Amino acid sequence: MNRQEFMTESTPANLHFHVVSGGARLFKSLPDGRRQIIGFAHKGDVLPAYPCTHYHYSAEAMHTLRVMCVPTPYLRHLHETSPGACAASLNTARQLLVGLHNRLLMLGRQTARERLAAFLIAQGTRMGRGELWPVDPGISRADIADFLGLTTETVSRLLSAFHREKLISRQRRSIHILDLDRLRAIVAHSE
Amino acid sequence: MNRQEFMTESTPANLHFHVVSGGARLFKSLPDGRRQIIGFAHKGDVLPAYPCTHYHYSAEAMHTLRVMCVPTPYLRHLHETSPGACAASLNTARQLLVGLHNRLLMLGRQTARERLAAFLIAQGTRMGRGELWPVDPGISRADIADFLGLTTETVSRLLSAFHREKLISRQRRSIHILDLDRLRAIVAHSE
DNA sequence: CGCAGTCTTGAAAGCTGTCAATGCAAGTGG
DNA sequence: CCACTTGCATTGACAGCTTTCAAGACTGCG
Repeated sequence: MNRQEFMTESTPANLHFHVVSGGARLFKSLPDGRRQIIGFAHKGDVLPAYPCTHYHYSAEAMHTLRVMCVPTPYLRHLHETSPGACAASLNTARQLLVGLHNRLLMLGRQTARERLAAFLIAQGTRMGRGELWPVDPGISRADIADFLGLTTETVSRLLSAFHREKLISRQRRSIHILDLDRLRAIVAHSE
Repeated sequence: MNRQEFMTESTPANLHFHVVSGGARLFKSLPDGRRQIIGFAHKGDVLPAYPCTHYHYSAEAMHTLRVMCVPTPYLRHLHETSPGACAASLNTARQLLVGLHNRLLMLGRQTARERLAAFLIAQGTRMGRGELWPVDPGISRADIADFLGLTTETVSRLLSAFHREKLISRQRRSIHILDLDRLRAIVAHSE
């Protein structure tokens, strides 16, 4: 079920999806094929919702993926009757807003080098205190590029540069952070 | 009160703001001064909210501005007790999400020409059926640039190009759309 | 082993940014 | 009323970052 698109832009939004296991890419595309990845969804995530009758982005499975479908009317009913459920949804929506604001700054004002460093940090430190995780090998260069608004070539070149500078190590497709502090410095004041 | 910053990034978020009249710029900045405008807030808007204890962006008055301040705890209480109020907030949050998704695509994948055309269309057709409005003269070239992730020089050059191509007219600082269809074509498939 | 897809690397082109000068309009003070 | 200042906007020349185009290299797999 790799690469299977289960949710398409400008299609009637009858269902909400909860990710039960696996991962999904959320993206928007331009008519000529240029693609921007909005975000990734992992186990436990609810795909960010849409106020209107149509989806506003597409989603496809990354490798394996199991989702739970919730009819939109049911969710709406739940929100209108249970303040707790609605408040919870509002909270996740707000967290998404904060993340998107940061990405706006990143895409609009940071260099390729800064963006990639920020991405590696985000991937490497996700849901861990000081733990350093490798970047999910299911995420291809093309995914990174489409997430950061770059080309795969630029991503590849920068990864090679980071490797030369001993900031990261690469084995197979997975990337490990070697020097978190220096990566942080790159993001902060464009080393 | 022009340019007065009434809300600052990483400051304790004790108050929510409703815009009563006038306009505000919402933005984030990098330590070296690079700035990205998140959006503009006009009469009736509520400044997009923050799930944590700190604001995640700054806001400043554009010309004149009157805001109504609502204590955060009060709003939280309201949301927890009134499903209607919470659902309304959730709905505006979702509309913001859709807008931000589109801007992600714009900043990550569209050219300067396409971004400016999209901006002019958005400004020129806001809250009107077929009505064409001039771009708010209170929005400077620097604002447009910081909104689109460009420089003022690029914005200026492109506006001149659009003017030469008879897509827009300029008088003082306000811009009028002359050929909406052709602008739309620029956005859609990169003319 | 060979194929297909992905990743890496190089050279060149292009778009946008940087630096710098000029123009333009409004406001200030003599 | 007229220099003079100040803040934007416009324009040009040039540099630089990223993309584009193209060729190999690597990996997984039948």
